[in-house]
Amino acid sequence: MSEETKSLNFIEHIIEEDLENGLSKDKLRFRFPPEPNGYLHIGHTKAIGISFGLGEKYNAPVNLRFDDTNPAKEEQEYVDAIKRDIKWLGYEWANELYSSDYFQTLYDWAIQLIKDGKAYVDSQSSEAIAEQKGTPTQPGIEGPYRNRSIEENLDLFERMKNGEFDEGEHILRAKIDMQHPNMLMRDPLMYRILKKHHHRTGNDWCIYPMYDWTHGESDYIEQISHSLCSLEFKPHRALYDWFKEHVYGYASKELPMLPKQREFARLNLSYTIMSKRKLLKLVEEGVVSGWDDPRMPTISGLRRRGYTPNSIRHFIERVGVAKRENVIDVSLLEFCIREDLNKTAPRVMAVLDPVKLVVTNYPEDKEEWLEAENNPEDVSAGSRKVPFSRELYIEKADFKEEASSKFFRLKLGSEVRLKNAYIIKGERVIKDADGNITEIHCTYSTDTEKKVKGTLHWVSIKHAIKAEVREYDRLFMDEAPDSHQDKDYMEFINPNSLKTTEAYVEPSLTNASIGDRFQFQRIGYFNVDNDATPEHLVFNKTVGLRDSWAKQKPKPQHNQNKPKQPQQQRPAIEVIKQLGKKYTNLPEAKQEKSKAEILKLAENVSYEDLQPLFNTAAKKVGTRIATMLTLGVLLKNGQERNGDIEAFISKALEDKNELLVTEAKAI
RNA sequence: UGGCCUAUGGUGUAACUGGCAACACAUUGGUUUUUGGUACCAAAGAGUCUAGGUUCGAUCCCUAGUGGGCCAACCA
Repeated sequence: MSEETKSLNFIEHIIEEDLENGLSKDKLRFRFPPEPNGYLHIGHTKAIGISFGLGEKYNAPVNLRFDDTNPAKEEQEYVDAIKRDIKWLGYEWANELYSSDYFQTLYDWAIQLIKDGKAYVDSQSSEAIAEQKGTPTQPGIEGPYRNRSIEENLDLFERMKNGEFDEGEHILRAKIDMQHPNMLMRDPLMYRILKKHHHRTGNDWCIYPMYDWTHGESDYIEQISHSLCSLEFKPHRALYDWFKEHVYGYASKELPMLPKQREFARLNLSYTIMSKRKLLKLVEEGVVSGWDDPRMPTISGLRRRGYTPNSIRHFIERVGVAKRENVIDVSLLEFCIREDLNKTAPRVMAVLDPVKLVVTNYPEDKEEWLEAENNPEDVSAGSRKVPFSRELYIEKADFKEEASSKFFRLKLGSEVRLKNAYIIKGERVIKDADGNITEIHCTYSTDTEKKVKGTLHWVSIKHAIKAEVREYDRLFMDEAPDSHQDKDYMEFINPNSLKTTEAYVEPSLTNASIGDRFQFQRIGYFNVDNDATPEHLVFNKTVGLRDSWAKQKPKPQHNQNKPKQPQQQRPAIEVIKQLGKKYTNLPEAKQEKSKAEILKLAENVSYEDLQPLFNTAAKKVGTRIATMLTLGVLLKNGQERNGDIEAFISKALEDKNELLVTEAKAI
């Protein structure tokens, strides 16, 4: 047992506490309950990671349950895709289950609820029902059918089930409290009539249970101990518990465990969106090529992009679990995939943006096959041979006729190493009529022991194979594209998120097959795309290498148009208080800055805002100074002196703190 | 008649339930290097939204305020 007690997240704390309070460890059971109405994305991975992770940690079963209660939206295709994605992530579920498996049980329990006077058939239009529900700030009112007799309810409900009514004619509602402050408790719907074909139950049913009536009861039937979901379901918990407790009365013997719902904050990733609906729009409008487009945050997209299951699982671990809204920086995801691929991806050489390099002192008909290490991080990966000849390609960006000493690459008159080969010296360039460089001439030396600053990758023109390379940039140019109330996320689409180039890669790649991952040395990690054929290789750029050289160059990229706009609009007085609190701890220069800021903010402060601060505790000098400064501005702007003000000032004048005294005197 | 959740460096998560705020990413230096990668070392960056209270002591407990989020689908 390791003494390294990793700190627990709040859910693990809850479980540990339950265990201490007598819950038997073998009663632990979790579930992941997707609705099969779309593809899984990186956001779901968090939920998957939490529940399946807990299963692994406590050696407890985790069910995969498809929440398939809305036949209008759900399809077998999605079921298959979801299973494939979860498997790919490397998780194993204990049971594959469907909410639709419980339709009969749910129906029987609903009848019991009706018999207990806890549910009734409502026959109004959905508009009328919505109307009566009230609003968050206004209580609802009871509808005319609320007190139907049990017999009538039973009869109607059975006829609903038998298909005697059309969609919308009747619904079944729980009878709770139309005045409840939580709107979900205002007689929520339990069943609606839906004459649709269900992907599993076919036409067996024409009434379908709603989420709230299904979900908790499914948890209960499966004897889930901890039902974990995202924060937006928090308000549902009261209802979850209400249903659960009633049903418990009907089945407590066979089903003794009452599940607990707990909620965590969902994952948000910068520069992307997580909503299934919005992702669907990207697919439908052709912004991307499909759900598995490598730019999509879907699991299938990430897989195609070259992400490994491991990297995604590590990412989820690092993201943590809590209850506050969060936006995770994509750089963390990128770190995770680099970390993984660095250890596992074979290195190869590929030139994406070529310029011809002629080694003038190398014989024209000569070729050599040089030894190249496959992975410096993994000696067991061995080595391969790469062909060298007189005419090569190197990257355009790796040559400049002249450059400062900070440029470690090839320039005229100085030396550089060709990876796995010789040291060369730039001699002269050949240009076309427009002044573009068409050839670089150099000479080589066989002394490879020499110390040179730079090392370049290259390919032999004669031996290189052509390949299509797809480079991706973020899909959106805004950090949080769907969080603007005034702008649609579609406005932030990056028009240059895909760049396709024709590249030259070393011949060892001839046999690369779909899904293989490589590091193109000095460039990044790439994998072979599904579109590749033996004749036509296609690579996706998974992620670039870290590039501390690129950072040195001025890069008019995304960072520029980042005016820190979401700067919170806190009231001036709040900001002043915060500045004040820290004031006395600051060095003088910062204090001046802080003071100037307070004085500026003070213009927007009213006397009513400021007055309560006169009572600030004596020991909170900083706040009193800030108050004093603000008061000064107010007085200057015509605020009349009164008893409170005078008292505050004279108390300050007697203070031990010189700063405070100074400011008080200034008034 | 509104209810509920939430607030810790740029980002995210911790702080063993009250004892000088830590870890990761990002940032900036440096060392090593046949990848301007990796690895390693170092630095900077929050005094925990505000006010009041309890306490010898508060990120943690209490009260109030402020900011942010969720809730009014016959969706899940």
